[in-house]
Amino acid sequence: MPETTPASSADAHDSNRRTYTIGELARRYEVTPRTIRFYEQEGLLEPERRGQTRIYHDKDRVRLKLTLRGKRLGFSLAEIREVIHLYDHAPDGDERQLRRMLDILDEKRAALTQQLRDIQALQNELDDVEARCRDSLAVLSRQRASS
Amino acid sequence: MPETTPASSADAHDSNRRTYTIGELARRYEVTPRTIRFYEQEGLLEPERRGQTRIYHDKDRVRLKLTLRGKRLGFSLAEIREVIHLYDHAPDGDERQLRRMLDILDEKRAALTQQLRDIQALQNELDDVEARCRDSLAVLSRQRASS
DNA sequence: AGTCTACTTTACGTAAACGTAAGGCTACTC
DNA sequence: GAGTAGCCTTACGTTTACGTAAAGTAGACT
Repeated sequence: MPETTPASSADAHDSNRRTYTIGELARRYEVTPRTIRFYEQEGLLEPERRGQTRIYHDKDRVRLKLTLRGKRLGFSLAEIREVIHLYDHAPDGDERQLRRMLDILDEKRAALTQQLRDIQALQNELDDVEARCRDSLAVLSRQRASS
Repeated sequence: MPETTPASSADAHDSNRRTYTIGELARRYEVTPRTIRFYEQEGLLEPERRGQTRIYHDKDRVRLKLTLRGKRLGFSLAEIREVIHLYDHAPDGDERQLRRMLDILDEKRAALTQQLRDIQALQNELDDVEARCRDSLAVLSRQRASS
C-alpha cells in the first residue's frame, strides 16, 4: 500500500514511459491544476511542453508525490525544493559540496527524528483523552443498568 | 530528554505552583511574546491577569508546549485548538458527544499514522541521497590515492 | 461551423501566522 | 527624577500557498 490515493497498485505498472496531463495528476493526487502550476513556478516541477500544454512524465509525478508528502509533514515549499534539488543534482564532483550535503542530510534527519518524538507524544495524549472518554461511557452505561 | 529546549531536566522540578512571565516562556520555548499573545487571541491559552500583565501557570506552559509540538507537525492552530479543547473539556455527560469525540480521536490518530509513513518514506530517500554522496566521496578518495 | 472540454496566461484576492512599529503604563535603579 | 527594562494595546505590514475570475487557444465531436 504505497499510495495515499485510490490508485492502489497502479504505481508499479504505469511507472516509466507514460505521460500525464495536468488534470490527470490533479485528480490522482487530489489537488487542483492551479496548485501544480504553482509548484512549477516555485521550481519544484519542470514538465515538458508540447506546444503550450504541459506534459508530465513519471519523474515529475514522483516529484509531485514527494512534494505533497513534505507538505503533510509541515515542510515549506522552499525546504522541499531544497531536498528535491539535493536528490537531483547530487554534486558528483566537489568534495566540499558533498560534505556540506551530508551535513544538510543530517539536519533533515534530525528534524524527522524530532517529528517522530512529537508524534509519539501526541499519540500518548490522544490515548489519554480516549481513556477518559471510555471511562465516562462506562459510567453512563452502568447508570443505565441500575435504573 | 523530554524537552526540546535547553531546560533539560527542569520540567519535573518546576512543574506545579510556579508562574511565568510572557518573556520567560518566550525565551524558554524560543518564540516571541507576540507569538504567545497571538496564541491566546486564537483561544489556545488563557493566562491569568495580574492587573494588566499576564501570569502563566504550568497549565498554560503545557498548552504552549503542546501547541508548538502540533506546529512542528504541520497542524494548523485551529486543529491544535480542537485537540486542546478535547483534552480540557472531555464531556463527561453526553453520550453522543463522547462517541463523536472518539471518532475525532480516530481521525487524528489516522493523520499521525499517515505522518509516520511519510517520515519513513522521506528517511528512505535521505538514505538514498546519502549513499550516493558517500559513493562519490569514495570515488574521489580513490582517485587521489592513484595519482 | 459551432460547441464542448481541457488546457493556457495574467492578475487580483485571501487565510493563516505571525512581524514590526508606535505609543503608553509600571517598577526599579542610578 | 530620569532613565531603562519589561510588560501592555492597537494596528498596519508581510510571507506562504494557494483560490478564483477573466479571457484566450487547441483539439474532438455533431
